[in-house]
Amino acid sequence: MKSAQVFERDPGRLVVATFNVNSIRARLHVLEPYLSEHQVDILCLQETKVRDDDFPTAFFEDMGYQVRFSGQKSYNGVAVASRSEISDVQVGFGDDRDNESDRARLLRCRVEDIHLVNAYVPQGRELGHPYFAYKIDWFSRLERLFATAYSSKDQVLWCGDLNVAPTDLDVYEPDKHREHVCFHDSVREAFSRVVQSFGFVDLLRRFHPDEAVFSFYDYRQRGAIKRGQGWRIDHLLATSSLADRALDCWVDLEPRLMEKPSDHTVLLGAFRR
DNA sequence: ATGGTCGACTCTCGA
Repeated sequence: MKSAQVFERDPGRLVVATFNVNSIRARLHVLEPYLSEHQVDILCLQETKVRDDDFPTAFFEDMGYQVRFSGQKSYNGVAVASRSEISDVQVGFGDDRDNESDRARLLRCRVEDIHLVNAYVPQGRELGHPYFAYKIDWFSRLERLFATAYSSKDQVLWCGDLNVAPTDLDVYEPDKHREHVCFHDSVREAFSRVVQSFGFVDLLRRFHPDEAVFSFYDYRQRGAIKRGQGWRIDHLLATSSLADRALDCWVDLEPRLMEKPSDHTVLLGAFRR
């Protein structure tokens, strides 16, 4: 027998994970054992870096998941894999400005009673760069999307690589990163406006209010993990009615997940079903 | 130290 079910899956528990994979095809050998050994009911992926025609659909189906994806050649790309049915899939913002990048960075769908918004927010490159303006604008577009397409009373889960460390606790040596595109005041404010406008609860902080918990360690930086030189830029944000069902939220630092060239690890949230 | 190293894809871009 294959080691497909070496753990006890709790049907009363819904586990959602988000993972920036930096190429899905290069990370299947890591996901295969991970999904075999952990309860992950819904998996949100970013940076799949693959065109839809080449997406490894069969891998997820063989693992017992439905999967929906939206990618482009070389860059970006998002996907949602789920053990229960995925419906109402929408790609991009659905506004009149969607381009190829937007469609490969935002995938929304419904799974059970949860409205999932899986996002790979533009990194921004550097302050003053057009990509940075695009990033700031992305948060405005998200704010409008939540206001128009959802109700804050719904069970909405906004997750993904949001490329922002919200507070000083969310990056090592914060004073060294005030001008960083993932930490500058303007980005934190843009993010915070979305969070506050829709009443999102930061799930990691709900369970670990004062702890430095990082989801990203730059693999170009030698010894970043052992020196604790990380960032918390991957997030699970839930509306209050969904947050009320949350049982736990944690980052999995299993070394296998963190092996180069993976620089993000998996962030998970568990909810009552 | 202003570096470092990957992945996808043509060699440079983006992170």
